[in-house]
Amino acid sequence: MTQPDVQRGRHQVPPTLATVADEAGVSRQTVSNALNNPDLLRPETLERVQSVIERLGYSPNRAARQLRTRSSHLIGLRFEPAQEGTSNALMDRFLHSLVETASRTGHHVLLFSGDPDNPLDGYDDLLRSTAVDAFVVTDTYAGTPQSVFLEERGAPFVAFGRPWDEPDADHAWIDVDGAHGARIATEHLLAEGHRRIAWLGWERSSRIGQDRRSGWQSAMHAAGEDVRGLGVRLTDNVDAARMRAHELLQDPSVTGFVCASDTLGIGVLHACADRGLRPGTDIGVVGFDDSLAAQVTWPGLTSVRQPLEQVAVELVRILHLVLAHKQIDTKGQMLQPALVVRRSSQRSG
Amino acid sequence: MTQPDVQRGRHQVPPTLATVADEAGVSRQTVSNALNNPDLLRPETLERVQSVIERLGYSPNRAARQLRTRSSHLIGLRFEPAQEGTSNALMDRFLHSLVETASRTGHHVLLFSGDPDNPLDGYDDLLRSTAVDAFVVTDTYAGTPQSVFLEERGAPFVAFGRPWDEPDADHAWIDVDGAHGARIATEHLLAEGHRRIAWLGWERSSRIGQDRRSGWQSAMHAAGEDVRGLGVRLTDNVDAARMRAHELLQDPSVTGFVCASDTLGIGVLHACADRGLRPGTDIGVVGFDDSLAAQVTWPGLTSVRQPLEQVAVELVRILHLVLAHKQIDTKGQMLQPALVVRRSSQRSG
DNA sequence: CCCGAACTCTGGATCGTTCCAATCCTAGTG
DNA sequence: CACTAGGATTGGAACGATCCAGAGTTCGGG
Repeated sequence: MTQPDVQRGRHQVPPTLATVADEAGVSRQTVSNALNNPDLLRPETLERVQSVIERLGYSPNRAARQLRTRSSHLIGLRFEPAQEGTSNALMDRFLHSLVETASRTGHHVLLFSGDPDNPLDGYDDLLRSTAVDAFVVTDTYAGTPQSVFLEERGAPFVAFGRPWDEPDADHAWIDVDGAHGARIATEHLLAEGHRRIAWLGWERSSRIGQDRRSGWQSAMHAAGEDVRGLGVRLTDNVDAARMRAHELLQDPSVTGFVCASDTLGIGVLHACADRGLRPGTDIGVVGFDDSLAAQVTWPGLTSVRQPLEQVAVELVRILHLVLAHKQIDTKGQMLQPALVVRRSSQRSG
Repeated sequence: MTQPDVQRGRHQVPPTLATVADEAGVSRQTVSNALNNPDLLRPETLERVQSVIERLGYSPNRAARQLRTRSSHLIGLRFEPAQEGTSNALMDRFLHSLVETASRTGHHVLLFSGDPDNPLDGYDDLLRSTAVDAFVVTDTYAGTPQSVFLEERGAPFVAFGRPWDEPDADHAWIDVDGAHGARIATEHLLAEGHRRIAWLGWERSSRIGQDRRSGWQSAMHAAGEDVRGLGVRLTDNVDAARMRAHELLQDPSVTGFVCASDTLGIGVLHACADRGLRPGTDIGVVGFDDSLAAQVTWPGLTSVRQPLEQVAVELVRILHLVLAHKQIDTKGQMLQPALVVRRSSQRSG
């Protein structure tokens, strides 16, 4: 590994294809082939060209390549602000996996922002200026106007999140099975001996919230438990959860809580502390998303963890199929979350 | 606001400058001027061209523009994985501010990744392929090989983080005054009546950790307090912090803790809980970075919050100066963090 | 009425790459 | 030995924008 023989200093001109061609005594096209179709060259020629490329430290100019091939190798992602006080660890972990995975095939992630009141803002511009090859659409929590828009425009994209309201949507998507997550959480508490297990979730308008809630409900039904009065809807806020947990805990038969978020789960832990109840031993609590907060809160909050790394890998895989106009094996794909068990739900701590 | 008159459907060809020129009955150059130097056109012509642009839904092809002007309007950022269990909320908040700020001047953020063992990985490639206009370098916690490398290459960049080990570095940087943060945290606890205030920080090799520690130290000295035996170095881990807090709390005169991170602060809260000490009332605790965990942990962890929005704004401002080869007003710029007071440090709760 | 300056607008060249069609070379065949 | 098939290589054109130099138009002043 020797350093490329580039000139040090300000404003150096990077070598071009023509430079390399001259230096190697071949035509521009041959250099291009050395990079894109190496098997077209005679082995000796290939090696000669490659050594010049190495020596000059040549990388093809992305703009020129993009102009000619109409492919930027960029994946657009609209980056929404994580609300303060909600678990943003999710996006962080997902984003890194995406960047990492995409880079393995020479793609980069382009972040853009848009007017929070207009979920379509930003997409159109990038599309018309052919700045990105494709989009990853992530914030499908409240309907999916972006997906509808992009589908209509014929733009390549994959959604992280199922098309809740458009059962006949025709685009590719990946999602995590929130109902399954809540189900295994509930089953875990049942296995720990809890019977009357409450649900703390979001308002009815949240599709993700409804999905998760259904998992709790089905697990309870399967166990022959009545859920009446046990399912509660509130905003994603520690103190709200704490209050509601207090109300529920007035009934001493209630000993388990499955929550739609870690924030809510932590609220329940606070209520336990207020009442001198020991989490794990007296009361079982499970949160959702496995945020930093779940990991550091005393005594450790059991939580449902989304397989974001896997989501990223699948997204990129599907994206390549879409870009190659290949048949997609399955329009939608559901991945399963896993339970990370901590002391808030273990009787035998 | 009417919808642009574009054809709906798959694989539509976006209009080009030439299309617009034909349609408006002017030359390509005139259309180009309408976009980039509108004041060169006669008002009527300008309006005519603009209406055609509007009607066709034209946006200049980024690749072509980038090729000609040698400017991609992309800012490169190497996106490091947040270690699991450490406060990654920081990056999330910062990144969003950066994307938002950059977009105001038509710039986008390009994320890339690289071999974790090689801090330079990824930069060179983007530089040689002229894929980005400039870089934002963020992870300057352990020396700044990237800055040295980029400076040597004459690449435009701004660092978030001061050049710890190179006092004569010549690049622009923005940083947050960690010493000041620790100082106001310590002063706050002193004002609450605490005298013997401990420091929980990282190992000596962490420059950021050392900087923050110095703020604690100077505030203590200014108050005439002896810090011997009160400054502790450990890894960024809840349980480690809890153990060390227990050791320190064996001395009943120790009633305050300033920590280099929220994770450590939460460890101290756990130790308090173990000993039946009431945070705020009996023991004052302050963390660092104002993560989600600080916000939701009982009883609310006072924390030092970095002005990341402001950091982003300044970074982008300086970046524009650098790109325009303008004189930079100040090589480095230090921003002040603020204390977010919660119940873990308030006696009058 | 002519001239030049200022204002508008135009057409060709160019950025660095890949596409395309043609040419050169080599070896195998009749 | 001519002829051809196929592999290896080449030069010109094109992608869609901006740069540059020059041409056409308008207008005021001598």
